[in-house]
Amino acid sequence: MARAGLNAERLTQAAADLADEVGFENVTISAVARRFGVTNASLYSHVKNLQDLKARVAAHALAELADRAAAALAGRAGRDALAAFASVYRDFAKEHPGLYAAAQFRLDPETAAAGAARRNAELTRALLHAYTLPEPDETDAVRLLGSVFHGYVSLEIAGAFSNHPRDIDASWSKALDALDTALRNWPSS
Amino acid sequence: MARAGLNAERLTQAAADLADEVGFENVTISAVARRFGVTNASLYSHVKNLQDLKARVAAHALAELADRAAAALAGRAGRDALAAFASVYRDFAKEHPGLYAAAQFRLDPETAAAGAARRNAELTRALLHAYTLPEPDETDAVRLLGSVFHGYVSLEIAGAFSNHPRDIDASWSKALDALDTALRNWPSS
DNA sequence: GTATGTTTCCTAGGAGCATTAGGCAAACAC
DNA sequence: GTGTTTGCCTAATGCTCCTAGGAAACATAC
Repeated sequence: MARAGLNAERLTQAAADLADEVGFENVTISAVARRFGVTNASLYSHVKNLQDLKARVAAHALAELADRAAAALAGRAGRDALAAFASVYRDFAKEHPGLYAAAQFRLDPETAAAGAARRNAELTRALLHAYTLPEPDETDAVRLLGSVFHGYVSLEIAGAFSNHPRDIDASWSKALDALDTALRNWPSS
Repeated sequence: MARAGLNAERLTQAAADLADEVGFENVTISAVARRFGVTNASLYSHVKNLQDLKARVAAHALAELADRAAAALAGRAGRDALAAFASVYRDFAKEHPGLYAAAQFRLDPETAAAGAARRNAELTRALLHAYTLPEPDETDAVRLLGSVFHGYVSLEIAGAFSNHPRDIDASWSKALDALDTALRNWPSS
């Protein structure tokens, strides 16, 4: 019988595609195996288990997100950089809803600290340099920005904004203006 | 054989307790049946299926959240009301992590619009009246506040803030100050 | 108090999921 | 061409949800 040519990367890629099609929570060993025309058991030569496969998808998503964010930030500062950075998150979530959900997958703390999650936090810090906040205020601002981006996108995807006619893009733009205002008039301790 | 005295409310309550103990995603028909010492099949006389049971837990969580928010808002305004409202969300999430996760459960649009999800949005509107924003800015602010509260709490629970020594409560307080600043200096269209 | 009807819970069974153990054959190294 | 490694298989276990149909407990009518 000809071999299917499986390996961890191909499985991760297939799982990532599947996540965007049917949702990250519906990524299963069975579904991925089906996609390659092999039995479930075959996957266990390449990934440890379902948890491991999902963690690989999560890492992939975080890396992609950080790459895009880094590219978007190049040559921009202030409100301009804020808008570009924010767009990366929101556009990524709309383009790849399954991968975005994967990025929220709980990784073990060391992995998260070492990997792309840290890169994302550092990019947010870089974005904030134009506002010249002293520590610990910069850290507070990093957390605020992360909260707004993640919160807005999550609620939008969950349909929480759909019961009102107000344009969602317009609210988003306004939220960025408000954030810019808050950062420029940052309350002192 | 003596009957166990099951009904939809008792099942929902047990499922809610279970959610806080093992996580909302681990709420299963089997686990709830086990808790009552009955077989899985017995539950189907009272709830349609697992989806239905989880939706009931979600509705319960949203109602509880709205009740607490309404109580917290009574007799307060401005930054004071903002802090009280925000505390309700964050404290609820810490006290009942499973229920908080349940509140994010995707309900069908009509149910969400009619029920407690709408009440929560209206309470946010009430909170904002002290800042006297014209429409559509008030709607934009409602969305921004919801994003910050939900985003911050989600990221905190996910451990996203744990790789830095900065006190998480202090950052939270600062975020509320920043929000208050943004609302008082709301960017005009 | 007995008969009738309804509700509650049961047994039994099908189908999908993750995972492990052990086997055979294809691909590779020499 | 032989031997070893690796990739994929069959088979099995145990968990999940859910349905069909039956029996026991309860409620009501007479």
